[in-house]
Amino acid sequence: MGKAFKLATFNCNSVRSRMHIIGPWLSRHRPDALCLQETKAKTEDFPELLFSELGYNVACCGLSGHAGVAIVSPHKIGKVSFGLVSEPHDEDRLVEAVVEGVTIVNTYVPQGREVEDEWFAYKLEWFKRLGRHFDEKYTPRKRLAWVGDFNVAPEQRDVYAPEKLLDHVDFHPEARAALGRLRNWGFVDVFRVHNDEAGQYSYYDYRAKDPIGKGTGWRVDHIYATKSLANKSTAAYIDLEPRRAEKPSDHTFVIAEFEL
DNA sequence: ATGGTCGGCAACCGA
Repeated sequence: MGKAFKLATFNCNSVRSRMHIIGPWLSRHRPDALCLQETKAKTEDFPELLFSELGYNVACCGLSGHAGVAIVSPHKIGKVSFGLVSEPHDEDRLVEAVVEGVTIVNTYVPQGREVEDEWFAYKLEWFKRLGRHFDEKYTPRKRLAWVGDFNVAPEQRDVYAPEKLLDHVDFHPEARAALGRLRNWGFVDVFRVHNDEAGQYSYYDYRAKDPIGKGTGWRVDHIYATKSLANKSTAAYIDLEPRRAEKPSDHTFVIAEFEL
């Protein structure tokens, strides 16, 4: 029997306005690492004290009121670094660190706006540059977790209407192919090791009415792991609590458990 | 079929 390791990810859409969800959730679930995206707080404005009161250390980067990423952990957060190795670094979209011997890369992949928009090209390029980032820093044999808001639903069963969403930047064939190339670098979708069903979503648009009831969701938040780490996973699941909470969030928690 | 809601930040833009 190894050492239990619980890893979670949450696009919080402003960490400061989501502490009513994050605080109690950390106390109840006590993950070994929680990766946050869209913290929407400059580094100096991150509510680090609220996390330290819960016994959590913080590694975060925010450059403005948009994007922003963080890793929080009750353990030592080692070898912290921000941004892609190539320019533009986008330090507020990638934080990586080592926690309990596991290397964690937490990304908030650019959403891309519209397929015709130059930002969609930027998104595809971002995946390519992330591939080079992995090439330069790691090997697929390493115990590595890549987690976060990838802004891509990989498969048909990961969106509510695959036929009609092909032109959406989060389900466009080119976006899925870009993610697929990275998966082929050496990652396993840990959620799919433990769950086969369609309709397991990590994101529901604020603007839709009764999206959970209607099932109009997307699975765009992911926990990927190299084989050596994925082999040690014992469970993976989505926790819808943030979407059901008072003052809800549009994304949910995605959690994976390991026995290291 | 279009528009729907949030958060940051103080007018809209981005998701």
